This record gives sequence, C-alpha cells and structure tokens, in this order.
Amino acid sequence: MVSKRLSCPMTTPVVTRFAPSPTGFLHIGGARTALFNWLYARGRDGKFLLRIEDTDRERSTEEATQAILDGLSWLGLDWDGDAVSQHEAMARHAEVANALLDKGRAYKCFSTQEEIAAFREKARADGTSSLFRSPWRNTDAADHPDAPHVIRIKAPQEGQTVIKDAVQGDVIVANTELDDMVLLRSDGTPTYMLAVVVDDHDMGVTHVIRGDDHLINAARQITIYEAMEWDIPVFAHIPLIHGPDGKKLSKRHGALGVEEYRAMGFTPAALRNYLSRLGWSHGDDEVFTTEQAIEWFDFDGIGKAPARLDFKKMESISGNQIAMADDATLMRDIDAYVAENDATKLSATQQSALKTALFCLKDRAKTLGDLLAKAHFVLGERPFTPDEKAAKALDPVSIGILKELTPHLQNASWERDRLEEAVAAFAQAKDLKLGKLAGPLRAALSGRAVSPSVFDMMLVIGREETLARLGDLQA
RNA sequence: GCUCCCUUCGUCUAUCGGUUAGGACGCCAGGUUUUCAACCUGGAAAGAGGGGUUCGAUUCCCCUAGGGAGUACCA
Repeated sequence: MVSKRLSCPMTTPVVTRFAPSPTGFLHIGGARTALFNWLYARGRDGKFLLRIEDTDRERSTEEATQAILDGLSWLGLDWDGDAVSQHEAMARHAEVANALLDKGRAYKCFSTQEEIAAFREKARADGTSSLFRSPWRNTDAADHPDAPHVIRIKAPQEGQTVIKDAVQGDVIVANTELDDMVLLRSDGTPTYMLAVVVDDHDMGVTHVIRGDDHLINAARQITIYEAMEWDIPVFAHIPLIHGPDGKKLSKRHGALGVEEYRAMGFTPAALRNYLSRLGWSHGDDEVFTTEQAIEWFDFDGIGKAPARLDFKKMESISGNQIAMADDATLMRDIDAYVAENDATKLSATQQSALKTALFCLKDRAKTLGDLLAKAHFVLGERPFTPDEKAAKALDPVSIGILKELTPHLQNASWERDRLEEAVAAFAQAKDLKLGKLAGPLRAALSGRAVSPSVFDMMLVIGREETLARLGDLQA
C-alpha cells in the first residue's frame, strides 16, 4: 500500500540520496539501497545525490570513501553533483540546533552521562520506561550552571507521531516512546539524528529510501522536521538483505562488498538486475535491462520482508545478462575483470581475437570467468598444451583420425555449414559418431575439453590456424 | 522488558476477497546435443498456528509463535 505523499510530486522534482558512512567498502546491502534510490530518481527525471556520513571521525577513512565511490561507479550508479561530506556541514548543524534552542523547541541539558546511566538502571529495576527524562527540560535559563551540556530536542510527550511510509504504510509511534534525543553533543558536534535531517532538508531531498533499520528513527527525525517547520520527505524503508542462511549479513557469509562480486566475474548489469529483484518485483519479470528497471521501478513493487542472497539465481541472471550484453560493454567488463584478477592485461591481439569470438562465447557463460575459460582457444597461443582432460581425448588413435581429417579441411569452403558438412561426411565415412570426432578436434583446437562449438572455433581462428593447430599434433 | 516492523514452494516472488495459488532459480525424470552452456517436455514443492469478519479468505481484523529493528553524547 502506498501512502499519501506529503510533498507534491507534481511540482517538486524528485531528489533521492544515498548516504553511506565511510567505514568500509560498499556493502552489498548498501549497494542495493543506492540502486533503489538511483532507479527511483532516474525514472522520474530526478536527482540522485551522494552524501558521505563521516561525522564519526574515528571510524571514517579516506580509503573507505574512495572504495564506496569506486563501487558505485563500477555498478554504474552515477550521482548528480559532487559527493558531499556531512562532516563539513558541522557549523550548519550547530546553527540549526541553536535555532531550535531559540524557538524553545530544544533545551540545554546538564545531566552527566553517569546520571543518565544511573537513571536508566533505576528505571530498569523499577520496570518503568528507560527513556531518559531530563530534569532540565523546563529549567529556566537563569538557573543554568556554567557547565558542559548537550542540546536536546523537546520531543512531544503526548499524542502520536505517524510515519507515512511508502513501503511500510502508516506506522504509528506513541510519543511516549520518543525521548528528548541529543542534537548537539557536549563537545559541540552534531549527532546523526540532527545531521541527517538538516542535510536532507538542505539538499532538498524529497524521498528518503533507506534500510528499515531506520524506520523508528524516522519518527524521531520527524520531530525535528516539525520543530523546524520543514517539509517532511517521503520515507520508504526497505527491508534489509540477509545471507543465504537467513541471518543478517555478516563477515561469516563472505562476499559482503561489491568488489567481491566484481572479482567473482559478475558484470555491473548482472548485479543491477539481480539486486533489483531482491525485495522488488515487477510482475513475473526476472531478466530485464536497466532501462526497463528504471521505467518500472516504484514503491508499490517493494516487498516488506527481508530477502536472502541466492548465488545460484545470481549466476543464472548473470548468464542471461552476459548473453544479452552488447559487445562493447562486455569487452569493457572483461577488460576490467582481467585487469583486476590477472597479473597481465589482455594484449591488443587478444582483445581483437576475443571480440570476434564473443558471438559463440556469450551465451554459454554464467560469469566472466566462465567466458574467459572458454575463450582459451583465442587467448592462448600455438602450440597448445592440452590440459588433463583434453590430453585424454588426444590418444594416438584420435590423433591419427585428426590427421586423416586434415586434408578434408584443407579443401573445405570455410563457412559454418560447409565445415559441418565436411566433418560430418568424414565421420560417416569412418563410421564414427560426430561426437567421437568432435572431442579430439576440440582438444586439438583449444587444448581444453570445454569450449564453444568446434565449427565456431574454426570460423573464428580461420583455416590457416586450424590446420596449423592440427599440424602441431604429435602422434 | 517495552515499542514498532515482518511471515506464500528450499530461495526470489505474483496474487491487490472468488485462481487447479502463477512465474523464476535450484532440484528430480525424460528429450535434444560436438563438450560446456543453452534449449524442450514432464514432475516434486508454499499461504507459520489458532480464532474471527464474510456467501466466500493467502488476501481484512485479533491472538499466539517465530524472525528483525529501535530503545546511545553510534551511524
């Protein structure tokens, strides 16, 4: 159920944002959140902004920021304008906290952390609410001591706050559940609650699409919006992604960062397709282009339950995406994959050879690694040293047969149908099944037991090279 | 503890009160086949449990159970 929007979508251009904290690589769950924000904005002619939530100076690193930027770029999720640093807006956050103070919607709280801890302990023992109720909420400024203090929001204590969530529906939170959260710490730095609200407002964010671990936070944030009399954005809290075992994603699952998927040979298009289907659907559509996803994506297709990662399905979608990829894009993906996984890059010769072979490689690979393995016949060089399985196919008898076949190839017209006819005719003449012949031929041409069709390979490498490879065989 | 959210085949999901509960991945059987991949045919496989509301509930409401989140001077 899609709830009513607070801001008017007809007059307000859509602005979404992705706001990761730079404490590590781009998490696969974060990647999906970014993807959803991106799809929503791109499908509505809106803007997709990027904000690095680096207010926690201890844990934030420059490397992590770079890793996130790289991850997003690789995934093809381009953001509008420059990525902004939340940390740099600290002065503005303090300004808003003070404005709230002036409006009487916030107050200085001089309670020490020890006092608060004691309060909570007692509350727990008494079985009463452990939400801290500051004694300073209504104290006159004249009675304020000259001591360190935080600034707290004066949250409503009666009534309820309604989160009109585009995914979860209306979520009602009793205001007795909301505490006077800290806006500005005693050292003058803003808390996350203050910073997100101020930044989202200042950046003109109209739709906040994020993990549902923030659902309750939205109620707290709404109190800030209301105190400042700012427009409340549309919230869309999406369920988190879980590991294959249904548990929260953690180190134990491995494959947490998008770069690991890149290393596994998944293409950006494949990951976009798979990730978009985790928690979102458009009828029975499974394999689709990014353009279609942009066109189709909307909140009403988002489910409410967390989804598990399924590598088998990811591979299947990846295979389909590789098959439907255009050659130029695929070559770029392959290049990046090779550059990252191998010590050496593809030579210009290898690249052009690979390109001519793509037609028979694309539809039989699930990952880029698969594709490359089957491309050995254009990537390798004569003389080919057969791997173990290929060597088995090249027993003396088979080699003898291939030697006999060679002259037939010498004279054959070099077209797919003619080649097939020639080889089939030869096989029949020798009273052999085609399969009996194709095995050794494949081994001779590629040095592998797995490859594209032998006829396609002959077409790709040409007559001269085909004959040369057959000639390399030693009985 | 309290508050909030979630719950359809093993997995991802469709269904927006009336369906033999559909599709996809995976799995099983058969077919096709020059390997792999692909493809074709068929199959097993689901509404957490219990109450309501209704002529009729997977669908609406309540309870229970099981998951998850929040309850910070973390984000």
